[in-house]
Parts: sequence; C-alpha cells; structure tokens
Amino acid sequence: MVTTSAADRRQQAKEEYDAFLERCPSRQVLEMITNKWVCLVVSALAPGPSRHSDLARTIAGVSQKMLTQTLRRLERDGLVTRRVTAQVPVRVDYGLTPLGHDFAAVVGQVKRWAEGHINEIHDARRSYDARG
Amino acid sequence: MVTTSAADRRQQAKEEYDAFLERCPSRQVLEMITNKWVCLVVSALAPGPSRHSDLARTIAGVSQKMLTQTLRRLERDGLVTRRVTAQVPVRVDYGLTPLGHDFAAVVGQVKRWAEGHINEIHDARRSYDARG
DNA sequence: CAGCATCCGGATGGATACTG
DNA sequence: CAGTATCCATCCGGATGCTG
Repeated sequence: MVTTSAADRRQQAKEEYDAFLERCPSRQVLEMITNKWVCLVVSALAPGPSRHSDLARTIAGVSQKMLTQTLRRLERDGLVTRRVTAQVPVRVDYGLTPLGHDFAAVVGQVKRWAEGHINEIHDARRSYDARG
Repeated sequence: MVTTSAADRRQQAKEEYDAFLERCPSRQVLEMITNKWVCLVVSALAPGPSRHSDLARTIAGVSQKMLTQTLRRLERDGLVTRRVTAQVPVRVDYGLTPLGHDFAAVVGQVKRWAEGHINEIHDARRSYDARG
C-alpha cells in the first residue's frame, strides 16, 4: 500500500481538526455553553449561594450524579466556589465567583432572548410542520 | 399489586418533569443553544448566505449528516432560509432570517465573552489540577 | 452538488447502592 | 447531607453507500 487512501486522508483531516480545536480559544467555552446542566446550575446560583440539596431541588430533573459532575467542572474552571463547613452532617455551600457571575450574565442574556422570541419560533414550527 | 411502587412514582415524577419542560418557554431555546452545531452553523451564516458545500468547508469537522440535520432544524425554527435554484447540479443557498440574525448576535456575545475570559479559565484549571 | 438511509461505536446520563 | 462507584439504556454523531 503505497497510495495514501481516502481513509488516511480523512483520519489526518480529523487529527488536524482536533488539533485546531485544541488551539481554538473559544472552543473550551463552546463546550461550556453547549451543556444543559452548566447553564442551569449557573442560572440557579446567580441569585446567591446554595447548598447541594437545594440545587437538586431547584433544578428539578437533574440527577445527583450530573449535579456533582457539573459542580466539579465549574469549580475547576473557576466559575464556582465550594465551601465545606465541618458539622455532623457536613454542610457544603456553592457560590459563583466573579467570573461565574460574569458567565451567568451571558447565560441570562440567552435566557432573555429565548423568552422574547419563543413565540416566533413556535409559529415558525407550526407553519413548517403544516406544509410538511 | 395494589401498592404504588417506587418505580411507578419515579415514572410519574419523570412525566411531570417532562411535561414541565414542555411548558417551560425557555426550554426549547435552551435545547438550541446547547447544541454545538447549531451555534457553529449560525455563526458561519452570520456574514452572509452560503451553500451546503461552502458550509461543510467552513465548519471543518462537521459531517454531512449533522450539517443537513442542523440546517433542517434551523429552517423549521425559522432561523434559516433555504432557497433552491433549479440547475443541472442543483444549487441550494442557506441564509439567516431576521430572527436568525438576532440569534447570531446572541451567539456572538457568548463568543466574545469566551475570547475575553478563556485565559482566566485556563489559569483556574491549572491551579485546580496542580492542587489535585 | 445536495441529500437520504443505514449501521454502529462511544459518550452521555439516569438508577441504584454504599460510604463518611 | 454530600459524595463515590457501578451498571446499563439511550442517543448523538461519524462512516459509508446510494439517489436525483
């Protein structure tokens, strides 16, 4: 096999693509914003700090697993603070860092846009589905 | 089995949750923004209309399947227009509707935030990983 | 060129049980 | 209460081949 197969070229293209993604600055943040739970957790924390169980209740539908996973991730990225109070049942409070509040503002803008245009989208869907 | 099992209750809770999601206005838009390809396609179309193959090249890494799927979805939601020109190889042009441009602006804000804060996030990650 | 159908591997995420 | 570990169903998305 001397020839470079199409598969090889595709593989190479993929690697270049991945490498490009690694380098691309906005890539990691795209990963953040394109995550349902990240958006919801940040929104839930925007008004003020909250405990693990509070969050679980506020964000109805989130599993305990995903909540913890998301909080860890946000903590690592410097958007969320985690404060442990040593008590008999341990108490853990989560809050937003300044950077986190900044991000919450962005998410809030998306949310506001959503609420302002959801009707147009619904109309578009209905007429699209009506036509087939 | 007269008793309502835990599984039943869980199932019911899930349905209520789903119903809640259905009703929630910002829910569908959250689905939109939390989609990588939606964001990228809208961004790619922001400067002006583009053909299918052009998009495929611009958004390096997108598969043909996901590109078509995403375009259909956006068309249905009234963010994208699809204009077919009858030629020998058919020509199809995609563009943003006013609503689509509006959405592109929101995505652009996210993008700008990303570029402005990616360094802070990287720093946070490094110090987090250093500590363990 | 634009698009559809199919197959399939891997990631996502929910359920459950157990620890401190 | 907060968190970890495990199992497992589902779905996303890529690869491929075919149509007009």
